[in-house]
Amino acid sequence: MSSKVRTRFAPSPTGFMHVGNLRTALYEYLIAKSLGGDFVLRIEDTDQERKVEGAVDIIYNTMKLAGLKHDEGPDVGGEYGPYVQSERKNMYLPYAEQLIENGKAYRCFCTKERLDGLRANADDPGAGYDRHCRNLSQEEIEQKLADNVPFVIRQKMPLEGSTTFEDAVYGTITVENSELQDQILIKADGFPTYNFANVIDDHTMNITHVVRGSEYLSSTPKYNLLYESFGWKIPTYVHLPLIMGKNDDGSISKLSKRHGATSFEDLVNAGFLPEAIINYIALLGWAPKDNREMFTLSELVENFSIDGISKSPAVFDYDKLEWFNGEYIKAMTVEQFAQAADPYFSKALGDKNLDRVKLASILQQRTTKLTDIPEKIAFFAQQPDYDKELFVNKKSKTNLENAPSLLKAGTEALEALTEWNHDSIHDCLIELAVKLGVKNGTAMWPVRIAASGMTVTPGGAVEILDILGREESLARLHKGLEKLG
RNA sequence: GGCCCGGUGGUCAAGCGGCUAAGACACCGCCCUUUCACGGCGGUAACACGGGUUCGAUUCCCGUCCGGGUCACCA
Repeated sequence: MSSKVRTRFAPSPTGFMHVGNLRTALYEYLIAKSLGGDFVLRIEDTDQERKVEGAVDIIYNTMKLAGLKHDEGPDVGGEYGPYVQSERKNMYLPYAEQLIENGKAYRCFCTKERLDGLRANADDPGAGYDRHCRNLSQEEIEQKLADNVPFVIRQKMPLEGSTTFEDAVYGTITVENSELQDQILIKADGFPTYNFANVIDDHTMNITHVVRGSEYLSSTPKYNLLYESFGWKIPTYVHLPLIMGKNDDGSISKLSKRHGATSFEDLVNAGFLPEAIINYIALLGWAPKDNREMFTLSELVENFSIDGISKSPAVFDYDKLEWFNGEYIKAMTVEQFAQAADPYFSKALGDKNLDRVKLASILQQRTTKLTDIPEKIAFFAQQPDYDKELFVNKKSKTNLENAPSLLKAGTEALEALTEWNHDSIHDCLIELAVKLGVKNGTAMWPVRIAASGMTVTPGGAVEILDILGREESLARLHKGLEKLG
């Protein structure tokens, strides 16, 4: 019972879900599930000044869309609740006070101004708090308390020695204790800092694997000192390499807004499918034993293992994400694709009534992002004004001399059709090519150009004519004839 | 700046003392083809550098360089 693996995703409600966070959540989920454990969602809202309205809903929504179902959390409950830190507020102070009694922490009455001044006057950019209140006499402390001087509670770091810990991906890491700041545990407003709340919550929620970004690597000793002060078992640490973005000048830095869409929502709005996003980010920093790349979430659970996690930072590659997206789109049934694409069809077509399943069938194989759809099919709704030079195509052996007669023959043949469907149109144009003694492409090119007004179209002449319908098609062909004189 | 971590093609990434150093994306070429795509085939391209250790280093150790992270009453 007590050996059951438990991981937790502990986001702050900031209003959006950065892909780095999402990947952390994914790995936490995968570690828990691949080991038969539980995945917990905890909301870290200890910063009262940064609260964002509706931010928690975005978290729920993202997790749901991504398929990361948590076993415990604010919305589903669980035996370790509450799962929102602000609701746990009064749990933390007693622990901090216990630390004070044990000489592992102390009250600090320094003002924000004094601290700022300290930083401003130091020539060492890494200079921290000067531990001014660390050795206050009992009288001084009581006097200030009596005077109601606001205070924070700081952790009393050892001045000598070093702290070593084991990370499941980075191995053994040692940090000199002298590098450690007397970090704040409880803020003046009574709320715990992230670092303190984390330790208390992870322990009281029985979290066995602490999974987080590698930016926490160097502060982990502080956490461990806290665990040791309480006599608690230190969890297994799994630090993840950061996700980077490529800057315009070629340099890289932590993935952020300027690199493009970086939140899950942005990505979805940019036309990426949740499954593709998950699949891609799973592989950003982790590799399976074999060469496999396509994984559903449950397949990831089956194949995931911590030793496949890499140590070096990975650059987020939109091209590769797009490739994954295209693969997922191609793997859909036409009906599924038609449904996913429907909003984009509407955007391009308005109230123009065309067979959307047929549209979907010509689009599916050539779509990598749903958002690319509208511009590809806009010509169905309204034919663009095109130049007659489009009728010239070397490969199809068409030019301004033969195009008029070719198009005329095609138009007449199509007009004679009694049935208007894919097969009849197809047979009609193929027969025409045979009759004229030209390549299929030569007969088709002028027809497709006249029907679409574009050199590049999804689908060929036959599909376009079929979808456009007899009346509209013939009208467009005649217009093409006029254009050619 | 101190400390921590990292360094295999443009990107992701196998490799864990002996290999012609995988694979994928991107890129280029060819084929297929009624355009574009899809698909198929092929190609260009990498162990940051310098010392060790070893019969032998991409792999182990040290240094250099480069990159990233971290030093908040933010998480």
